[in-house]
Amino acid sequence: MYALIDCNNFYASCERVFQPKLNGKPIVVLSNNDGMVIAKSNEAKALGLDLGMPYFEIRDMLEKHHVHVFSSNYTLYGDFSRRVVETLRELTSDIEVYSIDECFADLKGFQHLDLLKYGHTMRDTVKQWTGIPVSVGIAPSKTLCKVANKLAKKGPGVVLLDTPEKIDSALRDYPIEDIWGVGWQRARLLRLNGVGTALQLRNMPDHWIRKKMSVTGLRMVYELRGIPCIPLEEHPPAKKQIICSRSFGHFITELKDIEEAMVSYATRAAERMRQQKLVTRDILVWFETSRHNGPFYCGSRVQGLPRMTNYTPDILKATLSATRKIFRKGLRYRKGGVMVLELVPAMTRQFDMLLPRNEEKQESVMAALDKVNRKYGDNTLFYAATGIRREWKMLRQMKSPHYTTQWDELPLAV
DNA sequence: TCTGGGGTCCTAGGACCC
DNA sequence: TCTGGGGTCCTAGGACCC
Repeated sequence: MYALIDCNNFYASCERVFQPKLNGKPIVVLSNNDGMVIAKSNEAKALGLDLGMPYFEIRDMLEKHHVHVFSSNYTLYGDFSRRVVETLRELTSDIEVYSIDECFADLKGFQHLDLLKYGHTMRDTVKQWTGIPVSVGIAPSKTLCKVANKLAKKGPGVVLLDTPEKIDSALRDYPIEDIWGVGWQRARLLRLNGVGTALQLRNMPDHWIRKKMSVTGLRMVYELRGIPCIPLEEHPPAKKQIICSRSFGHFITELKDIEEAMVSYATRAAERMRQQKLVTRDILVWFETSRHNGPFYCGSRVQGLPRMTNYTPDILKATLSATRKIFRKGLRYRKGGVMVLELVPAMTRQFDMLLPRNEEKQESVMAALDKVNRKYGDNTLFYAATGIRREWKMLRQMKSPHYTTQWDELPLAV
């Protein structure tokens, strides 16, 4: 059995912890630059407020109903998130931190307990220690935990789905739109095929699901049947890409202003790369005009770096070069960002370089590669220097005249 | 030059999540 | 005037090789 512990109206709850007078009052939290609503309290929801509403459209209405408005404060939310996780770790050891306001827990060591009661213990302890209200859903798979949690939020606070009867009754009236893994496209597809509830979806034939919704859809349906297919990830895998992007808050028309913005994003991306001990060979730079008025332009470019690096000056040089290539004079830009891709561990080591047409050197490098390959087995990875971005298993045939090889120093898990 | 099958790698784009 | 900021995974199709 698994549990999903999800904070209620997380950002709004964080703001309320230090201002108890806001209990029972409507609250909204705004995005960066106060662009739009990204969180709301139940009272705000009752007023018809929803995520994604642009601030400028609802400002009068917020004032009229005395809604308390906050600009987002991610430092505060991150801090509360850590406290909630620490509290949960006191209660159970197998925890996956799924997002800033959600944790999954594996309850396999707790089968002898009254799980409903245990769920209430988690809920009460988190509330008492951190001030944040949470809901708990307990079920045989993560997807069913999501269902249980949603039901818990409607009142009981904790919902346990531990028998086929309880699961069936939970799924019977559960709209497909609310299932974890069903977005609006799949919802539309399912509705068009007469599938409206989670129970109907669960009973669809495998081949139909596989054909229409790919293996991810099939996994989801198995999970609804109580067969866990999405494992608990206690140790999050290394990031594959890092994005730093923002709305500018106003229109930018000059190249030098765009360059300034891109340089600051790239600097931050490089910092995060170093924190996570990763290096990159590629960065993607893009910026775009408004989608809401006039023709839409989005310029983007993948810029290769001469070597694997997380060194800020290298990154900035490439960023500026890409920026100049995609900049178009006369447009008004509203948003942009920098993404680093193809991240690999920084301990990946430069091995050697094959020189063009130097057969002797090639042979000696290949011999060394073979040696490494034998040492780490089939899972040893190496990276080609030019043109080819992907990792692949080391093969003797890779005798290209120009490349640099690198590999992960640690043996990889099979 | 044409025929064809099988395989790998890469890219773009779609779909989803919070 | 003003509309978030992160991420992941999967598939189809093209290029290329034997």
